[in-house]
Amino acid sequence: MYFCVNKYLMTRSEENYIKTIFHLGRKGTQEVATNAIAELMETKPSSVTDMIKRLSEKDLVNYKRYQGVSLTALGNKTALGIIRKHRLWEVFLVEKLDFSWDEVHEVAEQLEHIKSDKLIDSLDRLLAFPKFDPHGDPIPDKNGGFKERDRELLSEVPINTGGVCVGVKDSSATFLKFLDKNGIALGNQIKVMEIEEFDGSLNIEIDGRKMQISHVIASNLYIKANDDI
Amino acid sequence: MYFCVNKYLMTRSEENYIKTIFHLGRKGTQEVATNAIAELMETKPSSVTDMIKRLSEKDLVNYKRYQGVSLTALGNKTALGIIRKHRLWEVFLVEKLDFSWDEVHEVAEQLEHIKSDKLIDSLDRLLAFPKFDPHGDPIPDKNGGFKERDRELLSEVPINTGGVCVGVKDSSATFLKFLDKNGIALGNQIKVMEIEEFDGSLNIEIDGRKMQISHVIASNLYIKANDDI
DNA sequence: ATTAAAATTTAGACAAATCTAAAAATTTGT
DNA sequence: ACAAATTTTTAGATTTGTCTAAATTTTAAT
Repeated sequence: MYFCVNKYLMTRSEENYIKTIFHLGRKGTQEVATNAIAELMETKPSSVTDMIKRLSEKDLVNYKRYQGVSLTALGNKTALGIIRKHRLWEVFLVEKLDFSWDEVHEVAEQLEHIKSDKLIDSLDRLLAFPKFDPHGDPIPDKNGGFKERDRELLSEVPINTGGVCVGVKDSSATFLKFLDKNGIALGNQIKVMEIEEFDGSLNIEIDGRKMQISHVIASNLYIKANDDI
Repeated sequence: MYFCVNKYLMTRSEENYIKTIFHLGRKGTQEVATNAIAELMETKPSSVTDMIKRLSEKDLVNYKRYQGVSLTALGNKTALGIIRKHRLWEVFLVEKLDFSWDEVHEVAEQLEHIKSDKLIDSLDRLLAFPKFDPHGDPIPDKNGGFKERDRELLSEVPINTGGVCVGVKDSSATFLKFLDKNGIALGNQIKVMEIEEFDGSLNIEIDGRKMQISHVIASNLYIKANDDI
């Protein structure tokens, strides 16, 4: 354990590994597998092992050979810092530079590594302290705190349920462009009218307009149920 | 000569060398010395030689052993692209995020390496296509074109000459903070009242206020002479 | 409980970017 | 013009992050 493990001393590559381990750790709560990291980062398992050892030296991850890896408290805090930056930059790109939501990821992947506390806190202020990014994901605050929004996958709600579209699960450019093409955006009112038994596709009403979407689409859209008592 | 030397394939380090060679090449018009590059980049001459060879391979610089180095047309264009990004980000930091002019450089050094044409062109638009950065240096346009502003060092103008302060030669944080402390900023009206023969210090009138500045200060301030006919 | 399959790690190599120390070329001083 | 000083380059080593191929450990199957 180093005396002063400073986020300003982390390399871009180390930050990317920490971020990936964070995201994989969210899903299953247990240890993250070497292969899973390699696959997501499009690298080789042997490279992952090498890096994990280095991160372990810096007390950013817990690691026992063959047993997978998990973030330490320090690693978790670091990850949240990177995610905060990534998502704030995404908001900036959409709100201030008129990027569409399918264009932001690539650039934010670069911007998230810029090191300056003053920069990111000023950006936060410029954007009026947004709580969610353009895909509906929560933005951690300065101290890494964030609350997962109360939301459900559209594919999981019963017939006749309505709500506001608040996020996407898959935020790939392909999916986001599909949503644009079909006039689906965050903020839309969506109501499930019917669920087709054969293939699980849904008839929905979206901002008054009727349309049919596949089960795959529905299982990648989050809605927040209306508070109709 | 490669078929497709793309700026998106340049490493951060390569970009920094190109930028340094550009800046050094401005002063004297002849070839840039290995040692000069090493000194400015705080690296060793042997490292510079190594990198110059790589840049030469990529047709970014002209290089003959022991003869110094100069940018090719491609290298020049590349340098202007990086400088454009650096200066636009500086304007952004000052105008939108309330950075002071002595704080921008360090962060802009990082931001200048972000690769996205759409990003930089949108930023340009957001800032209303500024022509000069916060230190008064010109911002190249999309195609690398820029015009050096008509200006003179305050230390070079005769007594009774007046003009607007339009830039600084030394843009180190130390100097910029000194200017802040003494209420000197771009846009101020400055008139040379008297030049002390003994040490070259100047009595000036700045926005109506009288003050004395050393020759060193005067030789780092640019003014644009008033068009008084 | 063994064995086969899958996952993970080790060993050794490589490219980028840097360094030190030594050699080579150029410039300068007299 | 020639020796001395300076500048530049080469040679060889180092660090980071990656790779391939082989070895090891864990997991799964019969």
